[in-house]
Amino acid sequence: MSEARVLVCDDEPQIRRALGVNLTARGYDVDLAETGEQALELAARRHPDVVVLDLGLPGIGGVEVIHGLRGWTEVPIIVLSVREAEADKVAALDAGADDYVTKPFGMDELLARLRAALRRATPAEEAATIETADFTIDLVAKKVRDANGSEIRLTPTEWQIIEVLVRNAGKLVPQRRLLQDVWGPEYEKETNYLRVFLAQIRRKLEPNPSRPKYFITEPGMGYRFEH
Amino acid sequence: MSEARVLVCDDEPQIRRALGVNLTARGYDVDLAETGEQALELAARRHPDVVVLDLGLPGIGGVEVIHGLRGWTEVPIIVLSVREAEADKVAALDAGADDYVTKPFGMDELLARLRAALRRATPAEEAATIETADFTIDLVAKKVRDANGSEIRLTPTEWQIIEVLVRNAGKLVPQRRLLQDVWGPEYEKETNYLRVFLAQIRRKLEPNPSRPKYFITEPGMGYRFEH
DNA sequence: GCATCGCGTTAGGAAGGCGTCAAGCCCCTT
DNA sequence: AAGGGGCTTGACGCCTTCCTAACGCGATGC
Repeated sequence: MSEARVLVCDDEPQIRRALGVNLTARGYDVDLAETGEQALELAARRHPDVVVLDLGLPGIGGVEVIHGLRGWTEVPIIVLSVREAEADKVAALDAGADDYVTKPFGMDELLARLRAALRRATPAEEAATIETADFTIDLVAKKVRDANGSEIRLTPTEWQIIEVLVRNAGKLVPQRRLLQDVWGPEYEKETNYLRVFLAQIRRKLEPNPSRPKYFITEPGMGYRFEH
Repeated sequence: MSEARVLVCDDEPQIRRALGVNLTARGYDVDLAETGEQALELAARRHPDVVVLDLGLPGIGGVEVIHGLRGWTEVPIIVLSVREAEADKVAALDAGADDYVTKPFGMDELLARLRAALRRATPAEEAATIETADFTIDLVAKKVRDANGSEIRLTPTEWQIIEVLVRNAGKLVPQRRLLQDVWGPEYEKETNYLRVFLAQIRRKLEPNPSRPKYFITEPGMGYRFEH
C-alpha cells in the first residue's frame, strides 16, 4: 500500500480541516465528508482503506452510517465522539465499528489507531517476494527461483545474509552490521566470512559472478543489494 | 467459532478474577496469566483468538509481550493500562496492539471491543480440506484419505505437526515454531522429535518417502508443506 | 616501482544436521 | 495381568555446511 485512502466524516469544520491537514501531511489520500449521506456516497465511489467517522452527525446518524457501510464493505471504521457513555461505545462497536475514540482526542493517538486499523486490514498482501530479471526471492517460503523457474538452494547462512541485504534493498549495509546480524556481535571483525559467503551467493544467483549486478561491494564500507 | 478462547494477562488479581468470571459467564474459554512470560507461554500452547494484556506488568513489560506475540501470530491484542499518556498508547499500538483501553474501564465497553476484535479476526473460514495427487487432508474431520479413498490413520502428534505445516502451506515453518506449537516452548531444542515424526509422516503419506514431494526439509531452518 | 591493503576465489577438514532404526517406557485397553 | 499403540531416547552413517587458510589480483599510497 503506497498511500492509503482515508475517508473523514465530521460535521464540525475545524475538525475536518485539522484531520485533513494532518493526514495529508502524513501522506494519506484524504476524502472529506460533512454529512452521513455524503460519507456513504464518497465511500461507495472512492473505496477508502479506512473511515474516520464522527458519531454526532446531523441528518442520518453515525450508527446508521456504520450500518450502511457494513452492508457492503469491511473497511475499518474508527468512530469519533464526544459521548463518553459506555452504552454509546457499545452500540457503535456492535454496529460494526472497529474503534472508538473520545473527543477531545490527541492527534498522535488517532494516527496510531489509524495505523493499527490499516495494518490489520492488509494481512494477506505480504509482498515478501522480490523479483529481478534473473531470479525471484520469496522471503516467507524461503525459496529462490531462477528465470526458468527452477529452484536454487541456499544454505541457512546464505539466507540470513540475503535477508538483511534484501530488506535494505538499495541501501548500503555496513560490514559490521551484517556480521553482527548474522554471526553475532563478537564477530564484527571477521570480514573474511563476508567475502567467502558473498562469493558463494554470487555464484548461485549472479548471471556473471565476477561482475555482480545485484550484490554490490562498496569497498571498505559494506554491501548493497540492488534490483 | 463456537466459543472463542481469550488469554487475559494482568498482574492484579482482582482484575484477573473479574475478567475471568465475566468472560467465562459470556461463554468465552478463558486462560489467565499473571506475568508476561506466562502469557507468551500460554499463547504459544493454547493459540487464543484474542489477547487482553495489561501494559504495566512486572518482569518483561507489556510492549515486549506484544513484540513476542507479533513474532509469530496475528492474534488481536487489546491493551489495558492505567496510563493515559498519548505516547504510551502510540507505542503500544505501533508495537502491534489492536486496541488500547484505559483503566478504569467499563466491562461492557471491554466486551464490545472484544467482540469487535473477534469479528474482525474471523473473516474467511479457511478451506478445511487440502487435496494433492496422492492424498486428501480434511482438517475439521481430522482424516486423511489416500488416492483410492481408503483412510490413513495418523497419531495425535502426527496430526498436530501436519496441521501446523498445512495451515502454513507454501511457507517455511521454522523448527523452533513447530516444536513450540506441538510440544511446548521448553522443547524448542529437541529437533530429534521432528526428525522422527517427519519420517513417520512421510512413510504414511509420501509416495516415495525417501524423496519427499510434500513435506520438504530445509536443512538448518525448518520444514515446508507443498502441494 | 614497490609495499600494503582489501577483496575475490578456492579447497580441505571439522562439525553438525538429517534420516533411519531399534529399544525402552508409559498409558490405555482388554 | 497381559498386550499394544504411541512417544521418547539414543546410536549410527551419510551428507552438507561452515570455518579456516592460502593465493592472486587490483587499487592505492609512498
